[in-house]
Amino acid sequence: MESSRPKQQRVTIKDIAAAADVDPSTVTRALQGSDRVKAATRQRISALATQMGYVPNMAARTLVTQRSQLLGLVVPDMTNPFFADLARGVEEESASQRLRILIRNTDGDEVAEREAIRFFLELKVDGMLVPMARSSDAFYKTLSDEIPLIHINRVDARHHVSCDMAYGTRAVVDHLIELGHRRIGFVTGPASPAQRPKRHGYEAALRGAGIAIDDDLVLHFDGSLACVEALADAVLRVAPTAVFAWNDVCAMGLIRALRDRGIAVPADVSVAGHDDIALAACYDPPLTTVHWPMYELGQQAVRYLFRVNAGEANYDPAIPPPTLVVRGSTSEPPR
Amino acid sequence: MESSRPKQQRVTIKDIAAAADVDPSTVTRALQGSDRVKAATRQRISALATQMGYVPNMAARTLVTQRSQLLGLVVPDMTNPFFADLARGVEEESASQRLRILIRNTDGDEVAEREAIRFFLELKVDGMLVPMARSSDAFYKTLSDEIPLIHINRVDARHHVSCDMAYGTRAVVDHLIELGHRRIGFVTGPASPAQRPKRHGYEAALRGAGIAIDDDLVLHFDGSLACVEALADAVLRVAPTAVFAWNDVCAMGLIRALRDRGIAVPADVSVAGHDDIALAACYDPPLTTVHWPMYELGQQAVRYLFRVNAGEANYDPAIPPPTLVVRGSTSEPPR
DNA sequence: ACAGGGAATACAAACGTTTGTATTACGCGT
DNA sequence: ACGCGTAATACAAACGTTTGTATTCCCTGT
Repeated sequence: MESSRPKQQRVTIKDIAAAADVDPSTVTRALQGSDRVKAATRQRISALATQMGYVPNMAARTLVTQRSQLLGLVVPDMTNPFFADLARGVEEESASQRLRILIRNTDGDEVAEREAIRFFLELKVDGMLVPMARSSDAFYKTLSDEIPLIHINRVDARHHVSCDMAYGTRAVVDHLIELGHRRIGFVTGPASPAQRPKRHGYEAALRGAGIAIDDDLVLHFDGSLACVEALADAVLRVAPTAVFAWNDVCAMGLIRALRDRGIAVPADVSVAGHDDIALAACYDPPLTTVHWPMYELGQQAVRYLFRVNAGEANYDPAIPPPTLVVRGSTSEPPR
Repeated sequence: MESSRPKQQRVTIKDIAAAADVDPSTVTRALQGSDRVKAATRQRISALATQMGYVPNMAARTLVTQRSQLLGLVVPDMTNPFFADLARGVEEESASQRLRILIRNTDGDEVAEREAIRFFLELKVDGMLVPMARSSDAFYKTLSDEIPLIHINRVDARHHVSCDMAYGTRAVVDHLIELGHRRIGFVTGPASPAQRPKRHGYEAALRGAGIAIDDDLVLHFDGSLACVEALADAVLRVAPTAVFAWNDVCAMGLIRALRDRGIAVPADVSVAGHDDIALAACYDPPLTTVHWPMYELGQQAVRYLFRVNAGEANYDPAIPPPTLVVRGSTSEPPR
């Protein structure tokens, strides 16, 4: 009668040492390829290790080396492909340094963000990457005394890697203005310090074209698709000829909700998105949006982290600016 | 001149012990609320702990307790909201057990899947959840001797939680048949043991309606959106009146690619998806798809894991079947 | 034959917790 | 005053690695 409970005891370095009739320290050195152990012994030991199914115990290693070989990445929204690109950049860049990354989702919640960070702290990660952080400056200020922490797109932080958000936003709004729009709605996302530059870009574009800023045209999106109904109603009420949505998902939802209300996009209202997720090109109409260099941001953030860990005080990575992608969801305003 | 390098040394239990003038063991017990330490001392110590900013060292704890309080979740595709639902179910169910979950992405790659599992093994997770596993039975057989491992939707595995995939697939194809379709295409995804039941459901539905199975109608999707162009060409060539796509993202891409080729959905060809992601309802046309009880699957998988850990041999969780969601992307065939 | 010098390996301490056992201190009954 | 019981705390070992230092062994040159 076999128990369904797996056995607890795993093979340790000591077991290998016993089997090879050497000291545990020799086993470690052999396994890490140190030339302090004879080539023959090294081979014998690694053969034994794989044969016995040895799996190193990270807990023990972390405890003694004081390094976990782990990198923590705090992601606001896992489902957003936007962050998947970031993660890929991070992953590929850190793979070369034999680092493994840990991803934690916050769903845009500040409490979850802090919990994620505490979790990483307990796990003794070697560094953390926090894109679009929600929490206060003060919180992060004390934190970065304790652990290398790189912000992504949070320009006021001590260490950060950012691309020029305002630039991307401005490019979209300029594009809309160029098409002839004057009443341009702006949909903000969940409150976060990261959204400020976005709004600045919007306002700068309007100012640049001599258009007065009308607070009624600033709408809100809470991050959930259910919210698009209210958003569509708001658009009906305020009647802009174009809307710059918080992100692509928001834009798609909004377009659908508008269509349900008999408003065609872009014929009646132009809608632009943000992020350029893969599906944006597949939508009907294909979304005009802003493409962000997320992969590069992830990559550079990891490089920055290494610089900080190496004791370099400053590192100013070159990040390409976001680019405007014009597709079918924007056109000249109806007259 | 301040160094930008954070200090390494963190406050440990010993520091607190020194500050409180007690033994380290008393500190641990105080912190875990043991009544072996006087209430007054307990308070004094926890006050000191928060004041000194104590963060427990998981590595040390894991080492001695032999439990990491970690749960590993291996996800084939992070960007698929389908798995986000799963993760949420897992997360909420395990939160009650003071367990934290670790999510690792494989991008549907078998090598990445094994690497993810090895990573979890090194981290000494208390259990693993593997939805739609790619790797061989043999691999998992040996693995489940070493660690509690629950499969999700892999019915041949030792421990698994699954919902009836064939049922969902069959429901869609039955729906198409009912609409009058006879030439129904089927798009398979990346090779995986998990896709077998899906195909069975497709074939069962055809057989049930007395329609011959035509292998030409079975198309392939490799998981990337770039692939939809080839897919659309294949559809043009084979000329089915309806297509059951691998998942919603695939369906959306296919619909767009068909539209580019002058084929209207559903007027010329009906397209059904799979997964019912949030955007499916926002697409134009809104997608007919299959909704899976992913949240429940996640929940039940965690419960199952606890049963296994408690030594129970068998647990047969009740999972609601997938449900057909009829929207606008399917209609009667053109005549 | 013997010192000297590497090469190869063994020894031992340490990392920060947890936990079983031992010790101390104190109040109580007699 | 003395032992006893118990509440509170201290002691010490252990978890699996890593790493600086010590030891052994063998080879070489004289």
